[in-house]
Amino acid sequence: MPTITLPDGSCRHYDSPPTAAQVAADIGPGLAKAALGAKVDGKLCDLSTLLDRDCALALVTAKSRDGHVDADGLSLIRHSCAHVMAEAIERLFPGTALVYGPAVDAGFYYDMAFPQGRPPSTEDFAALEAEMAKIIGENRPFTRTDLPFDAGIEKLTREGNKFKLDNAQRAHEAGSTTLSWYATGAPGTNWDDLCRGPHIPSTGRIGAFKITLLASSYWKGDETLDRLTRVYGTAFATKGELDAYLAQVEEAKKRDHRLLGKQLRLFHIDEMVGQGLVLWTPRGAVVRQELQNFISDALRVQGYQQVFTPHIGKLELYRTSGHFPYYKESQFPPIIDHDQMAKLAAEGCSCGELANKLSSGEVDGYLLKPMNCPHHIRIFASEPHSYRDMPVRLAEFGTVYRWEQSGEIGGLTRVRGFTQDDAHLFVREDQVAEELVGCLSLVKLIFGTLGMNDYRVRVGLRDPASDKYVGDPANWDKAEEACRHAAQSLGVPFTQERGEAAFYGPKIDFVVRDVIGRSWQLGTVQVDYNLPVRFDLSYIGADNKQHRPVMIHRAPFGSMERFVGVLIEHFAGAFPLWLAPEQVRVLPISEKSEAYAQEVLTALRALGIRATIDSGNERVQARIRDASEAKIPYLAVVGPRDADQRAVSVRAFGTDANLGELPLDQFLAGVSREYATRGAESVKSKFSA
RNA sequence: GCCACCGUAGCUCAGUGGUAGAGCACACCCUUGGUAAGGGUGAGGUCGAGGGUUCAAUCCCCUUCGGUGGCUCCA
Repeated sequence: MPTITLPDGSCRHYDSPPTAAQVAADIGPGLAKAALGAKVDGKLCDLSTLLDRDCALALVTAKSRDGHVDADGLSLIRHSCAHVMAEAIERLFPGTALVYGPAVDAGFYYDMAFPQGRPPSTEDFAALEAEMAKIIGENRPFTRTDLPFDAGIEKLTREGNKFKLDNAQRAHEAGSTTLSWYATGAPGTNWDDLCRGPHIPSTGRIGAFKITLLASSYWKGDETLDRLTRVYGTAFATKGELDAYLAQVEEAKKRDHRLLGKQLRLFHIDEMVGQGLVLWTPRGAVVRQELQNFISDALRVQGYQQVFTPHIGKLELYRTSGHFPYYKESQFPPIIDHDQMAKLAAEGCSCGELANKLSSGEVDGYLLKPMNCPHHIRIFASEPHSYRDMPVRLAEFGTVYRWEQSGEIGGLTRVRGFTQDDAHLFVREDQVAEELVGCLSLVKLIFGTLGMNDYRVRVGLRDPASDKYVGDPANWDKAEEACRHAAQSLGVPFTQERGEAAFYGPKIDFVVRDVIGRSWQLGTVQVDYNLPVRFDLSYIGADNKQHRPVMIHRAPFGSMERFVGVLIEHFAGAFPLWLAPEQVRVLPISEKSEAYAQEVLTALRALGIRATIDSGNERVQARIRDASEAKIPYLAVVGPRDADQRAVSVRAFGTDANLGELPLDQFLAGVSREYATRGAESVKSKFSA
């Protein structure tokens, strides 16, 4: 006699166990029609699930009651669509071995192997989609069959798919005693797939879908195992939602920093210079410089000291820090001096021998620095420190080089040479908590000023199972606790992730997404009890004894390259005045106003405004269009009328028409003020008054 | 690093086994125009690089460099 409790708190009593679908039908025909699945005591399952005991039931539809897309409903549709796609592919590509096909954030994918023939190509998408449309048109029910484990294994062995067999074994190890299949249609007759489910009631409930891209993957994500073909697709409850999604993807592509970087001439990556090595062109350099000035101002307030260090250092430095042994393969190879090179050549030393000699320390060389900390540590160690001087905060826009895998490099977000807005704080143990908070406040200042609210905070902890971490576990525990505590004090939600720590200490990362949905770590704050030990750092305490400082590594932007890349996308290339490479463009109506326009230009430049003049041959409309495409914040249009009144006609980026005329003095003061306040006060406000 | 796709003018892209085209940008001329493209003329390419097949390769094949997407990695 199950009692079913619904989300509104009401209860329904049944004499015999109903299915979730029956309960839906009892509530109303509309719900029965709309239901895609059910949540029983919070667990997502099929609509056909028998409710044989008291439970809480929520019916899942494509749209939740507030009219928004329901994440569970969407995920059911997508996972089901993955099955439909797999069936279509198996039909058109016999011999396909299916592996794993889940729903993901933006849709779904199916991993598969093609041991006997060619895998599908993008040219097959249309045919596959047509096949899928057929299956959906037939509106076949998703039917679940459970087999005892042994019988299931027998079926899989017959089918000869080692991947599915492995999936089944792992399900068994995870505790399931049965294996389930979902057929699209009648079991035994129609196509089926080993699958845990759940699924939507029938294929016809997939409102709209599209195969989006072809990629590859590794079995179980392990590069030593089989290489699989991954077909991505997406699905929605309605065609309208699919179209809106596709339009949004197209729109997002226009914000891509690689595209905008080219269009707006912000940076250049030259194959002759090297993969992943960024050339900052004059316009991009302005953006970077403004950001550096911004953070430098904040650092002075917080008592940081600026230092400069070279781009290379001796290998021994990095042996001591641990960078060279632990991360050898992700650094540029060492540099050897002439004398050593000549000596090794005379000895007939092979490359393999050289690598060994470099590792062992028998031969020393130089390394392009992978991190700034060892240099800063040597600055700290270069003089004695009293507990009264602590904390010592050394800051540098330090450029580092890392050998990123070639397939990962792209744009500004993943590069081989980048500049961190780095600093290292040497603090007393009792100062750790307060200094961490200070570091986090810098990150908050940056994100706040730039209006970047869409970030997540991740506390990266060590993975106890891994051997890549150095140092005393007790210190790790202390450091991890300090990070958790600091993250809590930030007052925003954060996640704790094992295995995300740096090799020398735990960290707090700020992660944002780019326009194609990839996540990037920007700002980072890391606690480190280890490097002070490795470098035997000390300060003199009040007790006149030597004490070990704790280090905090922090880079609120992360890297200037990656940050600017993300920032370009954040603003869609339309930087606020203080960051804009070109802040004001003066636009004389005709040659008659040229003299006055020059006067305006001179006045702007005298105030330190990055202003230009466009006295080109084109008509005003064309030149306004050019300025608009260059995303210049303000356009000062001047004609005879303005000259007479010593005014300018102001047009702001993003507004459809001109704001109107403003006396030149007011415009100059307004632009100056907007620049100085980094946008807190704007020229536009002069018009609304 | 792995898999797939791509590489033609500064940019965006057509195109062909018989050594190339458009639009924008650029230069010059005409136009002096009040808020998102005025008109004309011209210049600009070893068709990413190297090798092979062929009477002939930008096109077909191989190698290599670079780009894009995904996987793996990311101190």
